[in-house]
Amino acid sequence: MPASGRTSGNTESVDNYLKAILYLGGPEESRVTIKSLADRLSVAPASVTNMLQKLAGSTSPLVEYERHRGVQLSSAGKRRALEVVRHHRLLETFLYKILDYPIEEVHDEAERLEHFISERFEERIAAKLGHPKIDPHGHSIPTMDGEMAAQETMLLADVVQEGTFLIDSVSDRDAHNLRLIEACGITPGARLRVRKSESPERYSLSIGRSAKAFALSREVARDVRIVRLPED
Amino acid sequence: MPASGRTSGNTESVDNYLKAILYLGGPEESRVTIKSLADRLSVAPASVTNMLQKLAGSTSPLVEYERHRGVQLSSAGKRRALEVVRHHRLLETFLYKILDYPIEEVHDEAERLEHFISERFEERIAAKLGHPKIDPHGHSIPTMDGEMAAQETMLLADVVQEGTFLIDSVSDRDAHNLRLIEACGITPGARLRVRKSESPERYSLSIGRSAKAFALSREVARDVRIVRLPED
DNA sequence: CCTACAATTTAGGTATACCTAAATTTGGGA
DNA sequence: TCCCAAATTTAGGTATACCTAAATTGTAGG
Repeated sequence: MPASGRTSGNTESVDNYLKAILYLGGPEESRVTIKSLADRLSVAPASVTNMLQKLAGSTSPLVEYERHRGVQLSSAGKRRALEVVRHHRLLETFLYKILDYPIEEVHDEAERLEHFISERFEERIAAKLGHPKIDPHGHSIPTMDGEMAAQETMLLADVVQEGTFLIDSVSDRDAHNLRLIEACGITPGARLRVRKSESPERYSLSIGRSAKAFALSREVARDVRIVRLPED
Repeated sequence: MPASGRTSGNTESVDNYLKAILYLGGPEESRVTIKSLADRLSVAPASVTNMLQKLAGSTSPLVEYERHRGVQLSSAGKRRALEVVRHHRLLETFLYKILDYPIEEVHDEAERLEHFISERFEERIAAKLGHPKIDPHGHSIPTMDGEMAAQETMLLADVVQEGTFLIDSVSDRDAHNLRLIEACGITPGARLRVRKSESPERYSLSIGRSAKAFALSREVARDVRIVRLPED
């Protein structure tokens, strides 16, 4: 009867573990340590062990787990994790485009609602938005059947040479940083020239044709992903 | 930091108790028995007692409760209950009008999401909808400051005399009944003539100018609220 | 008035998802 | 190779929100 957004047995907490394993495993889907999960989820390592034992020990387990050797998502776990990510990114796009949210507020709202929306809700907002492929931060939205486009990108913070870059995406994890980033005009799809680094902690850069230079702290520059463009 | 939809200490479960007390207390806000709450919430009476003791025993309690004498909402409890009802009805309106949900599906989705949307979400969908006063079922939407228009209505099931009525609202609690009701063209604002009752269990009626007659079971007729119109 | 039954409360138990503190295991460097 | 420190696991405890079964209360009818 309850056409809930959650698949049977998936609580909000389980969803968050799955998302964290997906993220920390990276594109190579490597094994994830208990400690890294504990850090990311702001939870004690012992709690992580407990949860993973539970998740691995059920019929059709969501994770593959061996003592002292870390975890990986099972295919069922990966499917659910990608579904939640799809919910999150569709919600962000929806809040931004349809409900005119300020960009830095979409993440927290989406983070809460992603666990509770139904398949129908997901389908309807996707349709309303014209089945978008990327969210307002530039992150790609997994398809309904769990495919997610991966792109080769680098952190702005890791740039060592001057050059021109395409802004791929910005992190939504810190609303404060995001506000700074957007205030500079750094937004996915924009072009950006990096000038000489004045110090290891600061970057000078200019957006589009405007010659304005901005300084970003290294911490903020870690929240921007870019792709190098060939020089004209 | 978490700009959650829930006020401090209000879990989903607490919200549901408050809504149930608001509903069962009726417009007179009379005391509600443990048993009626247990029935409405599909929970054991002992669980209700426990919860009410907790709710009554906190600083700035959400309910007023005395052993063996039932419960009432405190003013803080009433405020939160009305906020949740406002969320519910705005969400229903939004799902129906903006996301084109089938009418019988809006209730379950709204019931889940009402606990989790933020003030901002509430405000944005209200604005998008032009600050509606009633939801798609004909129920009035409480204002931001907790006022709710009450109307004198009766159940279609309680009609004993033939006559013409204005359809005030339909219950959203049973999706199956709602489907039947909407299929007959019974929708808030429509006019309806009740013909003679053929049996205690059935009603013949016609909608608008069309002379079509429908039979509704008593159970379904209990889900329709009407107002008697003066005869022409 | 007093008893029977319905309503309510108490007592004790379950599952989830956290926690801390105290073992234990593991792997890398001297 | 051995040993230490970091990572992990075990053990035991918290809070929420349910449950059942058994005791108690209260009231309405005879």
